Amino acid sequence: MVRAVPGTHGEILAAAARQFTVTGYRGTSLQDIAREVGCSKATVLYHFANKEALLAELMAPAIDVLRDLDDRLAGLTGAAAQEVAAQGFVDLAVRFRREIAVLRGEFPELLCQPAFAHIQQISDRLRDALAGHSERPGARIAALVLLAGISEACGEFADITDDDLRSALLTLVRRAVEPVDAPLPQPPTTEDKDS
Amino acid sequence: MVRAVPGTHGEILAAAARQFTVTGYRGTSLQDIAREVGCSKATVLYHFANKEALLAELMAPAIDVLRDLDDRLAGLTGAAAQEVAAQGFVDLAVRFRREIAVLRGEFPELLCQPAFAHIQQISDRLRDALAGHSERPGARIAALVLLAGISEACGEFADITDDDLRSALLTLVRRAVEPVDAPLPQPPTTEDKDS
DNA sequence: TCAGTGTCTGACCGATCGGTCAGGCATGCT
DNA sequence: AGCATGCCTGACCGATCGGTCAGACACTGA
Repeated sequence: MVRAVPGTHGEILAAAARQFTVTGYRGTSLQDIAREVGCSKATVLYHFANKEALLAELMAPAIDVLRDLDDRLAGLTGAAAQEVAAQGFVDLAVRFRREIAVLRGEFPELLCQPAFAHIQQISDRLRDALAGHSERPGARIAALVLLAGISEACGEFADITDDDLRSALLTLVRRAVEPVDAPLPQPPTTEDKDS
Repeated sequence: MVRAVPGTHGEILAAAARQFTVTGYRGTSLQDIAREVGCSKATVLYHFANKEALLAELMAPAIDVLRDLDDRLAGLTGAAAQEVAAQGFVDLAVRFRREIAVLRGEFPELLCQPAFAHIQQISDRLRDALAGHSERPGARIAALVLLAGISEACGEFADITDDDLRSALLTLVRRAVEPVDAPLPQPPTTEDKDS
């Protein structure tokens, strides 16, 4: 969420979040943001070094959580990795659905920016985990479709509560993911998903 | 330097398709396209009324198939609609994966253009059909995630054949879609694309 | 030979973009 | 009073965008 900071800095951030979710990052000009806040474009650039810095500050909380999920996935394999990836990503997507909607479709271009240097690798690892680290095309395809689809879609259900959306998405992922047929190399430390 | 080739129109179209898939519609300038073709920007605008017309001609075949699918869905309900929607959309997504990749993320903005006026309604009906015309949030969410995810992802599997991608996606959709509890009113009499 | 036609181009246009800069204004400290 | 600091602004910049236009060039049929 956009932190509710009083003052111009927070107002700019909030306005940018609103505009970005409607017209996208590229489709929103600094002029647009300034107009909504009621200040000049120069004021926006006084509070933020440039447009990219504005986006980076907006996305920082979501990126932190994504990095945390990546850490938790390290070393996990098979069904355990699948379950952690599913729960972690669904939770992240629901909590930060507005922030994710900002990136709608502009992910590839935005990933080139320095502030988002490692996101691509993290999301690749996330996709691999969701596929149970399987090389089967079906597993890879399902994982990518789910990640992309959830990212794309979760911003469109503003009328659904976080809890409802989370449980619906988690149900969907568990049903859609290709099960890992290979037995777990190590017993899962967390609770099994069907016991 | 200037090649009086009668195929310039097609060359421009092909170059535009390549550029759009790499950098998107908005991210590709007429200058970029002209440079790849080896002509001037004015030549591009001699063959196409404007940038939008270029995109429209590029997308026309895919849109025709989408419209055809929409016609076939008219009147169908429940599981029959689900199955036709699933097969039809997966087939469309695979066959036109390059064209769909062009729209990557720019769908909302592009839908505002006159050439794509009815696409939004068609895709809404497609989503409803895939949800089995159910009002349950879970069904609506699953349908949207699948449609968005397939659209987003199908362009990224250039190394997978059409047949393999199609069967993998169809398996995924059938597994992921919420089943309609109402019995089939009729066995699916799916007559495929008529020639 | 010449007018007509289709193809193509450089020069140019207004609009908009992200970003810079010098300076105005209020406030508060010394 | 004098000065520093933080916040804000209008004016401006170079770059790039989609699009226009008059005219150059090659080819054609009469």
